[in-house]
Amino acid sequence: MSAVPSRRRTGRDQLLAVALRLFARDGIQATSLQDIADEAGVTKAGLYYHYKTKDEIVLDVLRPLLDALPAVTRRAEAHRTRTARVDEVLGGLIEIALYEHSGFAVLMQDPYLTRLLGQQESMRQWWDGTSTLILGPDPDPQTRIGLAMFINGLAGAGRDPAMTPLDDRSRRQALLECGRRLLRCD
Amino acid sequence: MSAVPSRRRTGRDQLLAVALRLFARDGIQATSLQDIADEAGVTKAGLYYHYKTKDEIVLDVLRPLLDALPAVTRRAEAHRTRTARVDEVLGGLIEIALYEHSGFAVLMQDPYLTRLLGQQESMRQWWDGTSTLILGPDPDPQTRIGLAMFINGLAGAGRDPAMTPLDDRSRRQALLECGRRLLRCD
DNA sequence: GTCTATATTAGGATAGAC
DNA sequence: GTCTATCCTAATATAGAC
Repeated sequence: MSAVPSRRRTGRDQLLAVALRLFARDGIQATSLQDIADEAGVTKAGLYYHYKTKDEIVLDVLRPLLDALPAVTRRAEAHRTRTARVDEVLGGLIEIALYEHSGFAVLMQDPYLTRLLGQQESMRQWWDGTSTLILGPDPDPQTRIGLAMFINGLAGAGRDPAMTPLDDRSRRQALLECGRRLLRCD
Repeated sequence: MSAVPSRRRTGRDQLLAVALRLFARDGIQATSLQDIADEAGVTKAGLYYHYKTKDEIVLDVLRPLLDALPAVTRRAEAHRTRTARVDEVLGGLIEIALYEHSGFAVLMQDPYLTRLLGQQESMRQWWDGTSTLILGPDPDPQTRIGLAMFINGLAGAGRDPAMTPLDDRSRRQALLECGRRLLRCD
């Protein structure tokens, strides 16, 4: 294991943080390499030392998210009861939506990314598997739609003004309650 | 009242239909005037006879939506009981999400539009008023977040595969049920 | 690892013919 | 009302110096 001295925000790490902020604020397509370079205090050419293309930056920015989602599902698969699996998935998704909410919103909603990932179908497959895991093989439409509303609403609800007065624990609790109501697990 | 002979898809109407489809599929920013012109079978310059700028096209595409949302709120204001107002708002939003779901998704989620409208704050004001109308002046956080999840989830749920097997009436019913659960009106 | 300078392409927008 | 031709700008990307 190599040493990680002082965890300085340098090189790629800093670029990724800047890029994510701009992607979340303006959308990926509207964020130019110039914008990222300016904000990071380097030149456009400087970016190309680290990344060959813009898409490479985009995918690297969202790498933590793209890894975290399947991890949630794997943890849920370990449970034996449906209730436990549902709680694991809802809790895991909420955790991600709250703590990486910029990335989660980009991942769920940005049209640029939808196209980029759509080519590899990985997201859709993950979601199919996860849905089946918590809904069962032949779910009733109402519950399926409730789940769709939850996952789609999570990104938006996570950054809603209604969240501001709440502390972390209350936020998790409120979102979990939404999920349970939609899935009729209350 | 002028005659509307044969309702031909011509001129602006056809351009708007094409533009909306591309905006919904690829995002506004990723849709160039060239793309719209190609798909509509005209040249880029042809677009400029009808519209001076791209933003003008964008706003005209979404005009029906931007008019429909305040109309829902006005109808809801006419009711005296909270329950009736909630049903009017939920029903109205669902109607829009189902029958203009491309436009609704663009309106709710496209970063380009968020910026364009953000400058005039009109959407935020409409939503503030509508929230207050159905939640009351001092709502509890859980219900506020439930409403946020509903409005944000509606766009995504409206085009989810889970909708496919259902007819129109069942779709409306399922989405209404989601809203009622989130707002605890069941 | 970051810079200056530049190639190349695409996008928004305009002028003026038909 | 639509076309051809063109302008200008900005965006992705590369070459090569420091």
